[in-house]
Amino acid sequence: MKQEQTELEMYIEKLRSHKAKMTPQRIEILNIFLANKAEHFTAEDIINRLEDSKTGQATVYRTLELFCNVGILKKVNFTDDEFTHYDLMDLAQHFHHHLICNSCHKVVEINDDLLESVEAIVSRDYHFNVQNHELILRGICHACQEGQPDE
Amino acid sequence: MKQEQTELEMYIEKLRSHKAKMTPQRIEILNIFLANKAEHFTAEDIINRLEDSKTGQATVYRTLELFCNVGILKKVNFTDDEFTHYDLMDLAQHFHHHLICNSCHKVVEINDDLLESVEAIVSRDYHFNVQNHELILRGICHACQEGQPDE
DNA sequence: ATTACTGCAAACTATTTGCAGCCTC
DNA sequence: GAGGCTGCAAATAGTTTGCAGTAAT
Repeated sequence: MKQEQTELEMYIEKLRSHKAKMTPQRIEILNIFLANKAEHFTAEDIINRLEDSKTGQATVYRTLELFCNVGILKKVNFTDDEFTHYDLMDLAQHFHHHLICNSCHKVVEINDDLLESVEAIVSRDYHFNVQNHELILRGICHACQEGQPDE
Repeated sequence: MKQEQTELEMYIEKLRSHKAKMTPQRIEILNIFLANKAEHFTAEDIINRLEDSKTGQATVYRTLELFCNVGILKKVNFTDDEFTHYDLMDLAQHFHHHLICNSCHKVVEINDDLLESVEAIVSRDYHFNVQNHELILRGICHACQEGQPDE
């Protein structure tokens, strides 16, 4: 009587609830994101990591699109490059925020819910009912401030 | 002895300080943004508005890129569509935030500096020196809550 | 006069799509 | 067994680029 469920299974369940079929290609791509939660892959990144498999690039694009619709991934735009990046959604919590260093360009994720007070203000002053938020803070990270740009 | 300066002149000065030449095409594009401050045009929007002039589309793209480098425009990504949008930077103040309605898709700008406390927390807990920020809040606007989707 | 800017059209490139066959359910 | 999914290759479309002529300083 196991209550437990691997993370992979949780995401698969989410896919099933959207009537999506489970194929080896989809599992493979999902696993790449699960094994690299701090990364923000592009479609091309995924294609490169699948070099050994026979998965076609059209499938990668279609899968990423599917995962976004289902709520497994989220498109993020770090407007510095021209590519669409994908960020794994944590099924349990609010979308996280990003700190981007203008010096070493490292992207750090933070999960604190920093915006509760902001949402309260917007709700009060603009009568806007907030459902989700995206926050990007750009600046200089600790390492770069100390003159030790990330190796 | 006029101290005053039109907004257009202020932006032109900014261009001059970057050694950019002032051409009719650049003034024309700048004026479109100045006359529609609440809009977030795409390159194509601008090209359409220049239909009557002979300005080529390559010039539009090159001009938008220049304006971004100079700090007159800022690329914004409302990840719902595949286009790059450009937002006029207010030369005086911090970059503003966006409220996007998930129902009528209207984009509202707000200028309140809502993030001072957030920046303080990030600075303290992550030793991250914030230089700029981008915040997008998605939800339901007042009109849609009342069942009166935009006009 | 010098040098940057423009317009045209061709080139690029990330992403999408049509279709025949395959695989999951 | 049926319908969604895949792979291939061709198509699409937003953006970039080369170049010769033009215009701003």
